[in-house]
Parts: sequence; structure tokens; C-alpha cells
Amino acid sequence: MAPRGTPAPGPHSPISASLEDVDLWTEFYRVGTEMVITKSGRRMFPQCKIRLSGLVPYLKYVVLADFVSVDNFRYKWAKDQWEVAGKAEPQLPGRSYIHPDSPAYGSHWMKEPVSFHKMKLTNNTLDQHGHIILHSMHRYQPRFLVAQADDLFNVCWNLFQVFSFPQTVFISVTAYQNEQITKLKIDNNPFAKGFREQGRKPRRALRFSPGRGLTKERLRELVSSPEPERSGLTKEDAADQAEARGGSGPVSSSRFSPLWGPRELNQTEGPPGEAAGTSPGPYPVYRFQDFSPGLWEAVPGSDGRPRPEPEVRLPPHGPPYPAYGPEAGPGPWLVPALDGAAPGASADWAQRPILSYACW
DNA sequence: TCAACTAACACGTTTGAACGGC
DNA sequence: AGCCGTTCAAACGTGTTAGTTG
Repeated sequence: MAPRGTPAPGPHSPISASLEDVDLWTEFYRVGTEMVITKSGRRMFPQCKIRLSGLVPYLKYVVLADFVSVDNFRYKWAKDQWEVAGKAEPQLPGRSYIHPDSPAYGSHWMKEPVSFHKMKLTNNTLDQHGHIILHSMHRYQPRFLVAQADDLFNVCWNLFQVFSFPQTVFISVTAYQNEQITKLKIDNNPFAKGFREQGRKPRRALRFSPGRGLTKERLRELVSSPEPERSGLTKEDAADQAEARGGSGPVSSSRFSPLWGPRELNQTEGPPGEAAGTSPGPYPVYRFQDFSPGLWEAVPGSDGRPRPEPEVRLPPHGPPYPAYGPEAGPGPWLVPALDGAAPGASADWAQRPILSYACW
């Protein structure tokens, strides 16, 4: 237990954070990182993992992550690149992922990299699992927040710092668009090892797939249908499927160009791997707009009385990293410049509450 | 017509319970 | 009884894929 009244880090605390696997992130970033989001929630790859330093070892901290939209556009994949498809969908109620170790002593956080690998992304706006809700085909960037706190419900919001990393910008998708990203993921994600070998067996040659609009009624119809086939699946097809699953079927070729391989990174283009903490000092006071009441209701011994609004300071502008518009170089993005704003700057950055909805 | 979405699938990894040996 | 290592099955996470929606 941290001794109360211990001098806390000053406004210019030396807390810093660096991104782990920065080379991998950079490699993904250079191709145009896509993160799959699903209704049931999908983990991120590469993983969000940061290394913290400069914390006071005997003080407790809460570490959390949230996501901010990078711009106000919706994107589409056309002609092998991302193009703006229109205005962004209205922002969803923000959710934050509180690291399950929170709160923990500074020494704990600094002992090893802080991993957010259990964090999941979803496009289900009605999600009740506490996953991070995002719109598909939008660009987002994770932010990492470190706040001094003895417990989750007694956070010292005057002493927090926000970290973000330019190479973690991604576009949320429901299915991969860029084959290069698919290849990168398969090559680097151990869970995708089954897709790494060219000799993998063809699957589901003519498998029944319910698809998006299958209702229970329709499913019942199909199941109870006297027809010997579903979705055109004949006995011969079924036999073919069985054969394919049995391992004696033809070998499917890789969907990827043999020319695609590890890219040599241009270090001069790569964004810095370490984020400067956004010191709370000079930022205007920001108040919560949508702090989940449920969070407060969960406080042990809560008396139900309204609590004072915690104060949060946010950076006045977008994160201090290079723009991602056309000026940013031959990246994968085709983004019109914003009027009166730096290309790629986050128009909503200062409008997004921190910890608007916490989940863990 | 087509981009976007969904969910079952095969396959590999991770996790944790059960077990045996010391 | 407690610890440690091994085994094994279930759970989990992955990209693929084809049907469906709008």
C-alpha cells in the first residue's frame, strides 16, 4: 500500500512510454494496418504493448487504453489503396480498456512491458462484453493513459499522462482488404500459423454458409427442407468436402504473390518509437461528458450520492506526430487535406473524453 | 452490381485440470 | 502434504470463405 501523502510526481513528471514491437508495428503501418473487428470481439495484432518508465515505484497507478478516431472520414478499399468514401459515422460512446492489473505499483508496471493483448475490438454497438466498440472502415489510434491511483475509483486525474504512437494508427475492417496485411499477419501471428504453409488443405469447397441475413426461420426452412441438398450441396459435393477434409484433396495455392516478402524498412520514414507523454500541465480543463454511472455504482460502499465531476486535461490539438495525408509520403492512404487543419490531424482529438466508458 | 458484413470452418496455440513421481 | 513436471483435452484465436444484404 502506498503511503498516503507521499509526494507525487510533479507536473513535469519524467513518466515515459515506449511501444514494444515497434518494428512490427512500423512494418504494418507502412502497408496500412488493418484491424479486424467482429461482432463477438477480436483481439488486436500486432498487440498493444508498452514499456513504462519514470513511475514512482511505491505509488499505485491505473493504466488504460482507449481509441480515438484519427479523422472524420469513412474509407473504402479501391484500386489497391484506401480512399475516402465519405463522412465518418457519428461517434460511438467511447469505451476504455482498463488494464486488469490496475491499480498496481509503479514498480510492477515498470518491471515488464504492459500488454493489452486481452483487449478486444468489436463493431457491435450493442456489445455487452465491454469490448471496445469501433466503426468499421474508419481510422483509429489507440491511446494509453497512466494515472496515479490507489484504487480504480479513486483516480488522481490531476496526475495522468497520455501516450500515443503514430505507427499504431489502423483502419478497422470486418474482412481484410489488403493482401499484404493478411500476409504480414499470417507470418507474424502464431495463431495464424495454420495458414502459413502453402500446403494447407482446401476447405469448405461448397460449404453451406448462412451469411449475413439468415434468420432463424430461414435456417429452419433449410434444415427441414426435404431437398437432399442445401445451398446446392449435392451428395457428390459432400463427398468432395469429406475428401478435402480427409487430407487427400488438392493443395490450394497461396493467394499471395511470391514477390511479397519482408520489406526493408526505411528508418528515415519510420515514426519514432517512443511517445512523449502529454503532460497535463498546459492543457485546458476537460470534464467528463459520458462517464458511465455504472462504474460509480460499482464502488464498494457507494452511498449513491452524486460525485463531483472529475477533471481531466486533454491536449488541445492532435498528437504531435507526422500527418498521414498525401504529404506524408507514399503511404497507403488517399486522404483529402482538411480545411484549415494539418493533413491527417485529428479533428476530434480534443473533443473525446478520456475514460468516457470504462470496461475491463 | 458490388462493397460490406456475417458466421461456420479447419487448424494451431494456449490454458488449466488431472495425474504420477519424488 | 506439498511441489514439480508431464499429458491431454477443451477453450480460444486465427484467417478463409461463400452467401446475403442494402
